[in-house]
Amino acid sequence: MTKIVSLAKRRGFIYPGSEIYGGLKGTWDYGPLGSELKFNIKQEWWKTMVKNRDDVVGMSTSILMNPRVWEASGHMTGFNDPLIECKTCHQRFKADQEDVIAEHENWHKEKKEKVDWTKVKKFNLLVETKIGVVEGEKNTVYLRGEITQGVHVNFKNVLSSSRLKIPFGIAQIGKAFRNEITPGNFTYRSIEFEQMELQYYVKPDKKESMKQYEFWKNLRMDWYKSLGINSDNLRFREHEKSELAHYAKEAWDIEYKAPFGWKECEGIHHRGDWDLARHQEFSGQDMSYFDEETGKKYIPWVIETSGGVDRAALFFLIDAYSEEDDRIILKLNPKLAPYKVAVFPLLANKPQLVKKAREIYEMLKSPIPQFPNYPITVAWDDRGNIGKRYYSQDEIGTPFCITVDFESLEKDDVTVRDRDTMKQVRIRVEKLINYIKEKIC
RNA sequence: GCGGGUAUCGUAUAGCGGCAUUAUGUAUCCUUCCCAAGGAUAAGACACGGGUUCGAUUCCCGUUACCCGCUCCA
Repeated sequence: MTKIVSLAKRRGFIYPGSEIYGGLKGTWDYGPLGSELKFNIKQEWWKTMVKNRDDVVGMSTSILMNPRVWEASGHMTGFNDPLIECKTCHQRFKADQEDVIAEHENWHKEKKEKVDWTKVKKFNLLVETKIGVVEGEKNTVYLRGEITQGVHVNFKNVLSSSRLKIPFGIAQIGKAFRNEITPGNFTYRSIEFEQMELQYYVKPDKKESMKQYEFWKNLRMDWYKSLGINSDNLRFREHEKSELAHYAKEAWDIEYKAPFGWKECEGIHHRGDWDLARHQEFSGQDMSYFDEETGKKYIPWVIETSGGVDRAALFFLIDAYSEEDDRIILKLNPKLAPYKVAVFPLLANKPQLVKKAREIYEMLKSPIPQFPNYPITVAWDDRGNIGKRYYSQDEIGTPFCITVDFESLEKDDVTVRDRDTMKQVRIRVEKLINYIKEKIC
């Protein structure tokens, strides 16, 4: 883990937040390569979940929302009161309800168990801020603790501005904030983090909803595997009934085997009608769906897939990290790699090599419609010797290195060196774009 | 939230109550016909704030951040 943190900073993936001022707990900044990695992850997610589907649309909603949203969602109630917690059975009680607490103590004493309480704490994990310009007249609002609610409150807007019919989904990627009690494990748990979520609305029917639930659960697992995470390092874990969140009927986590243990990277939740029903109750607005087939109105149920972008980035990095002899290699899937290719002249002091290499660099960097996400990211390097440059690109996960040598000048070709096998093939320049395209798509 | 630990160039490290090591990386140049070759030059650090002291990167206190346990985690 230390090696990952050190590499992340040395090569420009992830830096500590506000470092020159001594940092800020639980915040991290993504550097040139880290921001590319994150962007690629989000792009792959969006492709899989939105662009490739007819039944899912995207949204981008506000971080700041009317505070009543959080009352409806259940994030406020129960968490603003001073609470104490029983260390033996982890139940929480309102600190001012002395009779209930005494009763609980007796219950343990009868079982001859020890009774111990935590200090009185306020458990509000929402991050507070204030809006308004006049001091003393500012309103407290909360940075969203989950991005889900932005979608649910717009359920009717999406219905009336699109032609979607149930079942359909709304996807969103965005920042969320939580006053975590214990941030830690590098970027794994942060105060500020990015989520990528799908809310999939289905008929309020047990059989139908469970069918959808299984579908999305498996699709999400496949997504991580298809982008190169080793299957041995992934597993499903079902939540115990006692740990189910207030909104959930059923919940499974996709977990990754990190150096610090099996950790959640994505949750798939059956939210039932919790969100829409609560928003209907709290807002007084009709949140139901009119089903034209049956002529009936109902509040749909929701299947949610909720993943962390930062967690995905961290786990992709950890899983890709490998050492072979003196080489450090990030075996990132080419779709996620910050740079897709690097271009070198074999020798930096031979102008004709540099010139040709530069031409190929410019060619690959220019907008080429054959590339799926054009223009692609291309690195240039003419420092030191060729071996150093290969090693340097291995360390940041660049899948292909293109070298222009003296033969290239005569035959109009280049060598393409594969990151994982270190093998080289000679490719004619006219065929280079198609060759690269096949490898990185 | 509790306990323990750590903090020196970008990274990894040495060290001392009195000019702060080494390697690597970076920049510029020379050299080099494919896997961290070699040479030259340059820039670059004692986390922050107090205290003790003639003098503190070093000793003490506090803060901050990170790491390891426990705890917590919608």
